[in-house]
Amino acid sequence: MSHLINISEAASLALHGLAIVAQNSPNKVNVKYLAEKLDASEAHLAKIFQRLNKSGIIRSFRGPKGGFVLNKPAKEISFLDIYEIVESKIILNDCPLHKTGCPFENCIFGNALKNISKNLYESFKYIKLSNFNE
Amino acid sequence: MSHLINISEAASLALHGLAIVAQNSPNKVNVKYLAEKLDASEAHLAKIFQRLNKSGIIRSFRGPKGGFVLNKPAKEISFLDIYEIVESKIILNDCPLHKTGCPFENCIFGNALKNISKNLYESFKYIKLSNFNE
DNA sequence: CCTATTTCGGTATTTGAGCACCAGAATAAA
DNA sequence: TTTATTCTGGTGCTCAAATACCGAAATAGG
Repeated sequence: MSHLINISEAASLALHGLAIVAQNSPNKVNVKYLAEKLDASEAHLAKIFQRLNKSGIIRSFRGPKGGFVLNKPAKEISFLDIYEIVESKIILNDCPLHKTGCPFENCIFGNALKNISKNLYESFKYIKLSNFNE
Repeated sequence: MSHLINISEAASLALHGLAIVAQNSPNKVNVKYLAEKLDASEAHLAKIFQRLNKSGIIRSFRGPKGGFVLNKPAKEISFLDIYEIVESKIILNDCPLHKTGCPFENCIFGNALKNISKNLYESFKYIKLSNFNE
């Protein structure tokens, strides 16, 4: 039982959480609220938002009435940006045996995987936080 | 550090291993030979080929001069077939929060993920064992 | 038969991601 | 200045997937 595309729950929570932050702009949104809305663990969300904060995509405020706000317009934040922050670095797929040494001169994968994952990469660029309306 | 597309080393070894089997047809190919060619663990390859055998895609022969042969033409074996055997079942990606409950009526993902992974699925169908030439 | 070879299949181990916990630091409000 | 609230960041746990191990079963060849 496997998904074709690698999207961790963390990446998904980051995206949805940020969508909520965008929605509530310019008010701050705190982890507790996000956890309720997303039916997720506070601890886990807190960790994810720490990373997002460090990346500069959001700003954080401690203390009572604290929380998070976007640090740039929602139109300028893509799923690719978020994905890259949460999953550290994106690698376009190639023949998975290339490191250990694919035995074939003309690998059966050809450029198929590279092309496909390049498409995927471009698609992720087009999903923006501002796509969301409710 | 994350790959966009989920391809385990097992799936990759299965594909490359089968390509070697196809190449040597109609002779049998054993695990030891495959392990050398692919610079991989015998134990791991053995397990993978057990699964492939059970699925009917190959036939196995025990004992001296034993090994594996394809059980159908290379043209009729796609990467999708192999992937599904090794990874058990493919799930097309959708909003990863749909199970626990995406909070948005119009999910930010829309049908994007579903469409993208459907494309991926179709692409995997077109990579056949017979694509390989050397 | 007997032996060497090879797959079979159950089980054990490893590893890494996902997730949780908790004490500490910052800050708003009274 | 005190208290309650909220993020911070280090560490520790958990669990499933990936991988390894090993004795058993099959069989080809002599």
